[in-house]
Amino acid sequence: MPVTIKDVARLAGVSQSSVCRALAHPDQVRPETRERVERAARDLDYHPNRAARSLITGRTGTIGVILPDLGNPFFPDVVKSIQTRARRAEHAVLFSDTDEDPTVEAPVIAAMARQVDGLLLCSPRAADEELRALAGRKPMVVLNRRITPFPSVTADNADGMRQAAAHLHALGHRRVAYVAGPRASWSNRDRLRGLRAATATRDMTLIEIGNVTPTVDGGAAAADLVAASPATAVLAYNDLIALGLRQRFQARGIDVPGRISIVGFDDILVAALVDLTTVAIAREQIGRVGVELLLAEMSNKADKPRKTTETQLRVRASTGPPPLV
Amino acid sequence: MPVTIKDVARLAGVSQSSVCRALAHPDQVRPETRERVERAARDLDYHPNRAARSLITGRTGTIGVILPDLGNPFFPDVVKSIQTRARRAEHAVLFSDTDEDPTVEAPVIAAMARQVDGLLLCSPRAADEELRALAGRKPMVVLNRRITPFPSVTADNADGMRQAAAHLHALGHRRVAYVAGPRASWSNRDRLRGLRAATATRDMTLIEIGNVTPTVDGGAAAADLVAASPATAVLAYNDLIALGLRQRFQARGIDVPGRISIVGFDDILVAALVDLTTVAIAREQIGRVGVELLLAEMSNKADKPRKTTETQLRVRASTGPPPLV
DNA sequence: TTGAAAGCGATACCAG
DNA sequence: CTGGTATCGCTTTCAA
Repeated sequence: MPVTIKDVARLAGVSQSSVCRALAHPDQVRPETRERVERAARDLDYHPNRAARSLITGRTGTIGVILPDLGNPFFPDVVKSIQTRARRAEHAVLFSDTDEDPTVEAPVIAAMARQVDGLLLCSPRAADEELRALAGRKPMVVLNRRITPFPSVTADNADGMRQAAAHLHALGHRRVAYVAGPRASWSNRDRLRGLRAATATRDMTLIEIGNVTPTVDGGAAAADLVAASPATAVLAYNDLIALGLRQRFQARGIDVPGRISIVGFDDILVAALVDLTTVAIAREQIGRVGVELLLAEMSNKADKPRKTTETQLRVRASTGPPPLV
Repeated sequence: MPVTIKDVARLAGVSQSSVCRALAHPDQVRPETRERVERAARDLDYHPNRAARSLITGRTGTIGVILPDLGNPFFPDVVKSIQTRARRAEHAVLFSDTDEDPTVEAPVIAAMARQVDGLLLCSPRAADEELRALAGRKPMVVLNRRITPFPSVTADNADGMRQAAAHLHALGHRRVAYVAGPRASWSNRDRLRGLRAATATRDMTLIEIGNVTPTVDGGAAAADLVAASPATAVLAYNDLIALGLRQRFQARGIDVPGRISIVGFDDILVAALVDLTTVAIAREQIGRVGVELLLAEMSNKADKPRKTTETQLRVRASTGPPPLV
């Protein structure tokens, strides 16, 4: 049987109330009392029962994270930084994966909302209305997507695409393809939008291919379409797709970057290993800032302006020989 | 204000007790009552308050996962399968990362133990005694390490190393190096033990190098030592180290696999992409089986034999040209 | 089969 | 500054 507040009270020779105060509001009790209580608590290795506390305070000390696929190397880094930041704020992290299935998202969010103080939605795939319908119950912050009325943390995708297009343009490319990721992905739409603008202002032709799943297989599946197009370079929604393209090109004996250049997005670990040109996203920053916005949401009861943060990107270019266009 | 059991009772025209029974033990109430309660609950969108329930039942419906580094691609797959299996059992998953720091493990475990029904320790780095001191409070299952008295799920590392050694032997290698991972890693010790046995019976010379961190940087740091040794092949504790070796060899112009062959361990996604020979581990299986053992631990109150499961491995060979030894 | 009532453990209000 | 006490929402005896 675990130690309860009563045990501490008895040992310290004070009332429950005083124990509670001494531990929660140390400045509201006489130093001597506080000392006695602290000693007793330490001696008994007392830890307040979280369920009992939650029952009355209505808070759990836990935040929830929901994301489409932990198997996508993009997400573990985000989750890791979320957990690190949350621990500093003395919050535990509940985690749930939706397997890229937009239909399970809302129920999963609703279920988790009942056992946390706040939610972090990473790249949610559900429809806008569905997510909005969930607003209000618990503080929520959305990562990698902008959707009112939620605070959000996103990457400046348009600028990333602008940099990527400029990079390819400088290398002489004038016809580029874009292999789109999940239709339900806001980032995908945002990147495409940015890329359209960037190519338009540079007199580059954009060939749009997809949508495919944001995986190596998805990329491999799109490779033949890309090869059959007049594009001399291809930008992928993310690195996994880029790697799939590369894999299939190699299998077909299509020279990369000789015949076609590839640019990925995210800068996951493996991108550097295989010397893939990619647009680097500050994943740790997204997670950390997300937690910070969420903590702010959770503390301020009064409605205050929803903050939205946008992180910066940069192209990390391959170190290999430039393509011969 | 959320809906409580009282609201349901009022609407259904029965007592709290009956609501509780109708929902928890449907067979203990008259069908008609049950129907009425269920309707009322549905109409009001009633969901029992978890804190209140926990307070009395002592259970939280949550399991905890603790691991050294989510940034190591090995772990996300394990966590994902844990979460998937846990959801089927209607359990939420709390997650915590220890950053490969053995000293924070025990406190983190102790803290998490207070808010979950059971714990899954993935590749814990803490000392045996430290972990044993934590036994008993809550059901715990250890993954990737064997340590009494905990049930555990491990991979058959010795057999994996036997296969790898046989593979290299068949290719003509007689002097092989092993780049060791974290000293605190049980898997590292187990693999080394297996490799020693496998090389000894084959008249192969084993050169032991390390320990290094299980990362690309760790591998890169060990590469020069390997190159300076008489080894014609090198086995790494894991794929990240193997990739670091490969990267550094390439930078130095050392031909792989011409001058030296590399074999990794884990078969993370990127291994296939860069055509690395590696020993494949069934990560999803480890996570899934781990949850199943834990659920068993959590349900059986009586002490029963601790189960230990060992998963099988297989070499996934590179598809490239064989090395010229 | 059902209802009344006693807690589970901590918090917070209200007197003293 | 301290102690008594109601309360949070649910589960579970115990009678009826």
